Parts: sequence; C-alpha cells; structure tokens
Amino acid sequence: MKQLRRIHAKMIVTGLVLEIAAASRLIQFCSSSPCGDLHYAFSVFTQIAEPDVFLWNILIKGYAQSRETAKAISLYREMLRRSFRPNEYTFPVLLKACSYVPGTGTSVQGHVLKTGNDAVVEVQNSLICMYSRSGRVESACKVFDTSSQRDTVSWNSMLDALTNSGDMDSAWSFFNSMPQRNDISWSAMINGCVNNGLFMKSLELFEQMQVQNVKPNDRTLAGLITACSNLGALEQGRWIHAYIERTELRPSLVLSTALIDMYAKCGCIEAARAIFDETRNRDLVTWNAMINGQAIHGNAKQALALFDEMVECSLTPDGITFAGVLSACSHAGLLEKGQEYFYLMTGTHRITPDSGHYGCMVDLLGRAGRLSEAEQLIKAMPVKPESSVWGALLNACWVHGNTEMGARAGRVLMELDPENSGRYTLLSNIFAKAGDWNEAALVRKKMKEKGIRKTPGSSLIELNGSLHEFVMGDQLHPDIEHICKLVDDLTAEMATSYDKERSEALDLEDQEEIL
DNA sequence: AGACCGCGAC
Repeated sequence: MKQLRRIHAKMIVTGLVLEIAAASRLIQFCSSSPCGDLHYAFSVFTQIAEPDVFLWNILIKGYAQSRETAKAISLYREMLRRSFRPNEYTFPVLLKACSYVPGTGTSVQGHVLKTGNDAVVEVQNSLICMYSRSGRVESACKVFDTSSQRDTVSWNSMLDALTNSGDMDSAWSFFNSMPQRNDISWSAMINGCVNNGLFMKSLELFEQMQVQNVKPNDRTLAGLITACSNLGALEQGRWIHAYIERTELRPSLVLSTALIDMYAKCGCIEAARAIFDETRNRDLVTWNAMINGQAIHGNAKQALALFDEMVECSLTPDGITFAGVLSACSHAGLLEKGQEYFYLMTGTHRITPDSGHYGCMVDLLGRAGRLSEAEQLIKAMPVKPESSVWGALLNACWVHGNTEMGARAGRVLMELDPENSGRYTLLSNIFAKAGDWNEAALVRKKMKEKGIRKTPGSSLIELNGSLHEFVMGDQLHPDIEHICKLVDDLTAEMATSYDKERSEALDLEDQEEIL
C-alpha cells in the first residue's frame, strides 16, 4: 500500500489518474489484493467521472468478499441508478453478497433475466449457491434443473446445496449420478457427512476416494479431522496428520487448527500444544481451538494465559473465545475472574452472550453458594435459557441444599428436557437430602411413569491402536479385575479429600445413580 | 485491456 500511494501521487501529478485504464489498475489492486485497502479503492473510484462496468464490478466484488454485503448491494443499486447495465461478471459477485441479505436474491434473479445473462453458466451456478446459502434448496434445484448448460461446478454446487439442507439421501443419489467428479465433489460429500453427524461414513468415503485415486484437498482433510475429533478416533487422526506431513511442506492454517482441535478433543493436549507452537500466522480460530482445548482439559491457568497472549497479539476475541475462557473459570471455580471476563465480553467487546456463556456464569455463582444471584441472572437473560443453564442451577441447589429453588429449577427442566434421566435423579436427591422422602419418591414415580430410563454410560479408549469399550456395569474386558482394583484404590484416595457434605449417605439406589 | 461460479476449521 505504501508503494501504491507513492505511485498514486505520481499519477496525480502527471494527470494519469484521469486515464481510466491506469486508475482501473490502481483500484483493482486496492480492492482485491489481501494487502489492499478497500476504502482507498473507493475514494479513487469516486474521483473518476466516467467509471465503466468493469470498475463497478471489481468494487462490488471487493465489498462482497470483505463481508460488507450491505455496501456491495447498495453499490449495485447506485450502479443501476446511474444507468449502468450489469453484465455477466456483475452477478456472480453480487449474488455472493445476496446470500447474506434476505430478500435480495430473488429480485437480482429478475435482473439476471432482464439483462439476458440467464444462460451464462457462472451466473447460473452463483444462483444455485445463493439459494443454497439462504437455505432455499427447492429454488436451487429449480435453477439446476432448468439450466441450459452445466459444468462440474454446477454439479458440485447442487451437491453442496443438498448436503446443506440435511437431505443426505438425496445427496447420496445425486453424488452417485454425477457425470464427473473431482476432488471438490468428494470433499463436498465428505464434509456433508461430517456436518450431518455421519462421521463413520465420511471416513469410509475417504477410503473410496483413495481407491479411485482422487487426491484429497485441504477441505477434505479438514473434514476428516473433524470427523476424528467427534469420534475420538485418535489413531485415524494421527494417520491423517502423518498423511499431511507426507504430502505437504507445511500444513495450511485451516489444517493446523483442525489438528489442534482434534488432538485436544482426543485427549492429547500436549500434541495439540506442540502443533499450536509450530503454527505461524495464527488467527482467531487457531487461538480459540487452543483456548477451548485447555478449557476442556481443565487447565484454567493455561487457558487464561493464552487469552492474554492472544490479546497481546492484537487479536479481538469473539464469543467462542469467551466460551472457552468462561468454561475454564467455571471448571476451576474462579468466580471473580469469570465475572471479570463476562463484563469484558459484554461491556468492552459488546458481544451478546449465548446460553452457554450464561450456563458458565450460573455454574460459577451457584457453586460459590450465591444461588439467588444465579437465579436472577437466568431471569434477566435476554435469550431463552437452554436446559443446560437450568441444569447448572439445579446442580448448585443440590450442592448447597436449596430445596425450594431446586424444585423450581426442576419444574422448568421437566418441561425443557423431559427425557433426561439425570435431572429427575438430581431433583429426587435434593428432596431426599432435605428429608422429604415423599417428594423424592414422587419424582421417581413420575420418571417411571414416563418410561424414562437411564442411558447406560459408556466410554471408549484407544490404547496402542486397539479400541476398548466399557458400558456401565459390564464385566467383559479381559483385564476387568485389574481395572476395578485400580478404580477402588483411586476412589479411596479421593474419598479422603472428598467434601463431607456431598458424600452424605442417601439410600443405596441413589448413590449408584449419582456415581 | 482488465474480471466471474464450487470449499469455512473453533
């Protein structure tokens, strides 16, 4: 930009700015280069008496790409007002902006027809994407079905629209009927599976993709890593990591971030940290992955240190950053710190907290025994509290033995989350703790009547490449005796420092369920 | 003269 300004100055002196060809190059650079400056481009643009369609187009593109969608659209309106005729290059960039501004897409489609650009394949494809992004699959389908010509992009865009809508059955048959597939088709299908929770399926697809000799791109690999995070499939995750190191000189930022998240979620916080330390040009998402990873592992100190470090690097935290920071505070019971961050988030950064943020605050206040403040906070929430928020309060009521508030929270939870057996158990335990055995039994009866059963707890662990699964109460593991002995020893060790109040004896059935 | 469509990790 510095050099560019110098050139611009020279152009003004020589009168070259008035030459539209020269000025165009200047504006093109400012609006599309990553180190450019959109406002600068705009100010040069405004000084041109007779801009051409090309100039309008690249400015609209600049705004659409930098997410200033409203500005992109108002620029387009201005262009029409000044009687410029949009061409085949105008619509693809404009429609990108339209996906984010409700109600604009359909009228732009009208302009496409009126200006005779409806047969241009890029324009048709952009329409499909626009409808897909605005959640209107049927309209996307209609454009696809009636389009005069289709290229690979058309098919891929339509596939993407189908997976976005969650209709994976249609997506499957569409994928199988495609006349040609490239790496992007495969990555669209793999990511579609991941986004719809079909993690195993996505790994299977990757195998097929390799059989067919299609080279995975960054998007494919990022999707697969996400699948591994969700499955806790560390070994597969490691394999993909090794694959990346084998095939790329340095993993892209997106891949590094996905790997950090995967290792953290699979329990390898050190591996996550190692990648984080090696990652250059970390962005907000990278920091968020690491902060949330430390929070998951209960490392409050590290999470908060990372937050400070991130701010020092002049990055602006967002709602996800604070989700990690607050949950770290909540795990460690750091009430004052948590409050500090909550005010930093809402006051300084003007971020609207979601249910998760409130859940952390309710948990913090509740554990500290400040139950009425916790309840007040829920009542003052501008968004509808999810069940987890009331769950945090119910838990606090159990810890601190507040029966009345517990009953109130319990009632809300029976409405909000009637299938969750844990809530019934906790509420019943609150009554039992207060000696109100009638109420305790009543809650249990209601639970039985509704046929709610406890989902058996299960855990998976991968050790030296083989998977060990434990389901609540099973005795199937070959080493079960050894494992139980170790658990007993650990329990005994913990009991010595266990909060006396919480270990208060209830009847045997209750004890089982709490554990 | 110069450009346009498919992909977003927390």
